[in-house]
Amino acid sequence: MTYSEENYLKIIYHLSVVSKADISTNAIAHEMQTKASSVTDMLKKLAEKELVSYQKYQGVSLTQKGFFAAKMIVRKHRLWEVFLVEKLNFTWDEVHEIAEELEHIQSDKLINKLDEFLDFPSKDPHGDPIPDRNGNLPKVEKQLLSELAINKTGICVGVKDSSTSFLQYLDKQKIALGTQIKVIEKESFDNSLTIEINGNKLLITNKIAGNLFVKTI
Amino acid sequence: MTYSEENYLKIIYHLSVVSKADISTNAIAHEMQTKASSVTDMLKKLAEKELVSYQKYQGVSLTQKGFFAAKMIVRKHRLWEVFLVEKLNFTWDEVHEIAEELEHIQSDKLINKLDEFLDFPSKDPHGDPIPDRNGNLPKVEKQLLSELAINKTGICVGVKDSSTSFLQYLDKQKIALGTQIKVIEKESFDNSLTIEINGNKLLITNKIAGNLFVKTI
DNA sequence: ATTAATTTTTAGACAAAACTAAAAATATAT
DNA sequence: ATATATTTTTAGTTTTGTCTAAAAATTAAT
Ligand SMILES: [Mn+2]
Ligand SMILES: [Mn+2]
Ligand SMILES: [Mn+2]
Ligand SMILES: [Mn+2]
Repeated sequence: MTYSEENYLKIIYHLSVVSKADISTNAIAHEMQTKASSVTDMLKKLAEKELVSYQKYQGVSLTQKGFFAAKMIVRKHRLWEVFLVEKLNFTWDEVHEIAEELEHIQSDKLINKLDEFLDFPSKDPHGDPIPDRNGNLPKVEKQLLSELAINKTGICVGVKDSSTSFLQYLDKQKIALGTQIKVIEKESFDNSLTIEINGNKLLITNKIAGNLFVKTI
Repeated sequence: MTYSEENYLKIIYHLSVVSKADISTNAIAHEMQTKASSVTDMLKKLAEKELVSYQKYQGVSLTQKGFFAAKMIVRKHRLWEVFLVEKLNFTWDEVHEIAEELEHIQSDKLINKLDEFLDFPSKDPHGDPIPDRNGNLPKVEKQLLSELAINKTGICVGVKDSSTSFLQYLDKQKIALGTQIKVIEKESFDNSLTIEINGNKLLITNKIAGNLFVKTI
């Protein structure tokens, strides 16, 4: 598989995790930051290789084969992210771009030895689950902070958006994986929340709360 | 720079280390396992980018810029090889292929952090010197075992050929970096040698001796 | 000094992956 | 139900890196 095919496959996978229905050409084009016509070309190729099932105008879904291949790419991406943070002391906002390259390194032996070297981690630095060598994903129970009721407390377990800017915002506000967050107040006009972290109150927008995953305790 | 450009540059570098004179199109084609016409195309592109100086029919040499770029690729290749052997417990015959891919990962920060993580190694698992971040190469003093005089003893410090088959031959004969080798006899008819390792005598061909680097003590 | 052999370059073609512009299909709105 | 808007596909280019076949330059041999 080429780098490009792998990138498409991974994006179709990520879109599938959320959407349930078949994935549209435009949705893929948007994620790939490319043109719809380029996507159509690639979908034909992936269908030819039986990695996706595709019918003109009807969108695509991953085949069993494509689903497994996609999970192996995600596995590589997330294991490399763990390596970069745990062993090389990168911060969580620096690793995504580098992992985008490293995820394409071929050797299965390499990734399995890396997994062992890292002590078989179950989550990456952003709280996302790491598929094991057979493609099994640990089930992570979580909900968006924006959906947490008033007076409930959650532990931060992941981020939906892992862009540098969002992660750096969280750093600035001293929010990290494991941080306890209590919802104090919700402003119905703009859906902003007042939360409490380590005894300090903080106002956050709905956009922020909609990108933070928490687990209730 | 593309992967392909980097591969060409690295090969021109390796050929330059041995040959002194300008590098021929055919020599590059042979190393790249490609056609001379493809090499010509690429040389034009590298010349355009001022990475090599090239004149039709006269071969190429690296510019200062190309020389530095090549050394950075070699640096990455060798550091990744050290990582694979030291941290992931690969054997020295397994790492070259994987490093061929890893050497193209872009981030400077990554490679410098990797260097630090590995404790700034000066040699890779095959005894080859690792350029530092400024491109300085530790000078390794060494000679071929085939050039060692009778009754002299040398310590194995490197291999000229780092193919899997040669490295596995050395494993089988219990020859590793650091092994002491004494030349007992040279057969003038076929240039084969009788050597002594850990008290055991061993007959090796001239081809073997011509691919093993030793340092006299 | 010619001729022959070898090396290198050019010319033209091809596959992969992208693009633009236009056509076709589907979805939405009146 | 028809018109409009949106999405998706096709058709035709472009760029990168490769190839084959043929021409040109260089080197070696008589
Ligand atoms: Mn990532
Ligand atoms: Mn991640
Ligand atoms: Mn190597
Ligand atoms: Mn090496």
